[in-house]
Amino acid sequence: MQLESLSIFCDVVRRRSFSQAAVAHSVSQSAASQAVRQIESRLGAELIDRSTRPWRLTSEGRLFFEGCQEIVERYHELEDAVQRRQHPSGYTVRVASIYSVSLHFLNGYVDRFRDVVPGGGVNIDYMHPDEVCERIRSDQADLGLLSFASPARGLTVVPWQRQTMAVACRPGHRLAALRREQDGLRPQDLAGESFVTFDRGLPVRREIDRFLRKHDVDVAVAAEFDNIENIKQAVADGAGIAILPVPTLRQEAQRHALVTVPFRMAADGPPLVRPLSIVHRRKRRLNPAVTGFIRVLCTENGPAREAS
Amino acid sequence: MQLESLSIFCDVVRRRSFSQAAVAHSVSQSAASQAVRQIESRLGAELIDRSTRPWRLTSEGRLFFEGCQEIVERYHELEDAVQRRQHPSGYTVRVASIYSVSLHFLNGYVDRFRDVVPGGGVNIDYMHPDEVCERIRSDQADLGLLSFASPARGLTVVPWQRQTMAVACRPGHRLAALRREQDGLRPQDLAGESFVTFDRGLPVRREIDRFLRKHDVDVAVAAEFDNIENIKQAVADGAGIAILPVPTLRQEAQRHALVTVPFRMAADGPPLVRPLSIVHRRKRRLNPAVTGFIRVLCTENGPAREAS
DNA sequence: TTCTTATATCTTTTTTACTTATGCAATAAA
DNA sequence: TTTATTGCATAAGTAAAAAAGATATAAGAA
Repeated sequence: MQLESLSIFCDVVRRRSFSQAAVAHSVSQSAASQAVRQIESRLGAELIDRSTRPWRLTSEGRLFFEGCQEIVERYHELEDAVQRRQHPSGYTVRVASIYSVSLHFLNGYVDRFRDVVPGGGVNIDYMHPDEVCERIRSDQADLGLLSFASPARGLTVVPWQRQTMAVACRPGHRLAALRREQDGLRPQDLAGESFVTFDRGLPVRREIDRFLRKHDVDVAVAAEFDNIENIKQAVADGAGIAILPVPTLRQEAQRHALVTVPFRMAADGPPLVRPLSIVHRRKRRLNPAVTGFIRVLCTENGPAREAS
Repeated sequence: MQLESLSIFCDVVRRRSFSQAAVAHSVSQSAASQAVRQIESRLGAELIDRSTRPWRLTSEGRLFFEGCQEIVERYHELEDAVQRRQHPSGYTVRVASIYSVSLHFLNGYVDRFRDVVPGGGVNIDYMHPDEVCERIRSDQADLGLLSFASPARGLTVVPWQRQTMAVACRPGHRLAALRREQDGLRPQDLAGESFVTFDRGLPVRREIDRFLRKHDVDVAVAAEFDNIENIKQAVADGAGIAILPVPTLRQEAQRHALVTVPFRMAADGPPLVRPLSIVHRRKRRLNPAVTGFIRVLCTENGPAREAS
């Protein structure tokens, strides 16, 4: 019998819903249904009477639920106890991040984490996206921060933030004026502009190209880089304009090195966003400190957090 | 995390042996080794230090073992509690058996079972081997009694008895005289005899044929049947001799309808035996009464029990 | 040394679990 | 009534995991 199935059953009972429990365990509704069915078949007893709407626990179901809850809880406590024995003096969460998630952006989270998890520490290393995955896989890092993460073998992907993207240009640029207009600029305004963008092959590049194509906009690609810093530098040097995630432009916008011009929030298709995700090893007990850090990261009122 | 894996881990610790724990859980040694490794990998902690001989529990291992034991035990109690709630007034074990496991043979077990499990009952139905499997699969029976059971999809096979086989012939037959000789008869003594045997395709027939071939003995097959009763009748009617499990000849031997002539217990190869097995549905919680009956069946001093 | 016992590891096969798509029944709305 | 909608079940296909079987290795016994 799978402990995860027992946990799902408990959640189904608590929430009075298969679908909600499925979401909570990040599996499909079908999987939740099958998990409970499997328990019932193994037990040879009906736990949930589905013949009535809404369904009800049978008396066996109630009995089993009570016991299950405690067993699942005890097991998690046991795992935590083993973790604590391994790292008696607290634990430093090893985070591997892509370059463009700025340290400043994370500092607020780190501070809050230190408040929440006593004895916890965070160590952040910046590197290439591929290396982030590699570090997670090889257990050299506990957590990875990635953009456009695709569900990869052995990795769990937790959606984290959706950074809206905007046009970046030099202060003197003709598009800079559009910043004042309350509606922001339309994709069509970019037509024919000299454009600095990401390397072909990067997911973010594909996303930008798809966006431009959808709005029938042609730009003149002047330069391609594999990281945001180089693109910003090129734009500041007058090589053209770029489309970049807003939070990554904060510093340059503050010292007026670059101007951020948002797109108009219109009904003409979804806005351009860069999804950031937290990834960690799958099927693996996470250190309590690590889960703590994830919880802090996913808490709503983080710094510069944008609603999805 | 699989509860069965936790249980295996506990058993490994208790028995201080992967192999023995594997046998106890009727899985391969490899599976036991992998189960423990899997726990360790999910936990991210080494539970067993294998660098020393004999291996030792790590301190995390000891902690985890203590907790695991209790969790596994609690879960089993919980399952039992659900079972008891379903069948508050005891339970009748439904046994599906092949014809040749005589009722007389089972009665002793049934009586002992009633002593051991209060409120327990046993219901035995006799049928064709294929139907035994079918009844188990379709949950019309809790236990099946089979000979030459092969590991089949969805069924667990528990070895039960090994019935030695002997030659059966009419009292006047020339081989009947050999019964007096203390050594019993040799396979070669059967050469050229008129032989009544099982249908081709039955495992027991293949076993007998292999035995005769190994000893270079040719017999003249006079008749073939798909069940023991017909064979005994044919032998009694003078159709020839047969090789049958000794316990199935008890009645006929008592009233001198047939004579049982054992093979000599020699070093020329293993004796001919008919393995009887208990089968039940796999991956399924067995009713406490059912496990009780299995325990009784497998208790050493059963009636007419032969050592393996 | 050579056996035997005990565990690990590699490979192949079997089993399992999950997802997507669809179906179906009960409620809610038109 | 008919028509949506919601909530769960079921089927089929697929990907991942587990198990067995075979082989390797290591330690202790004969």
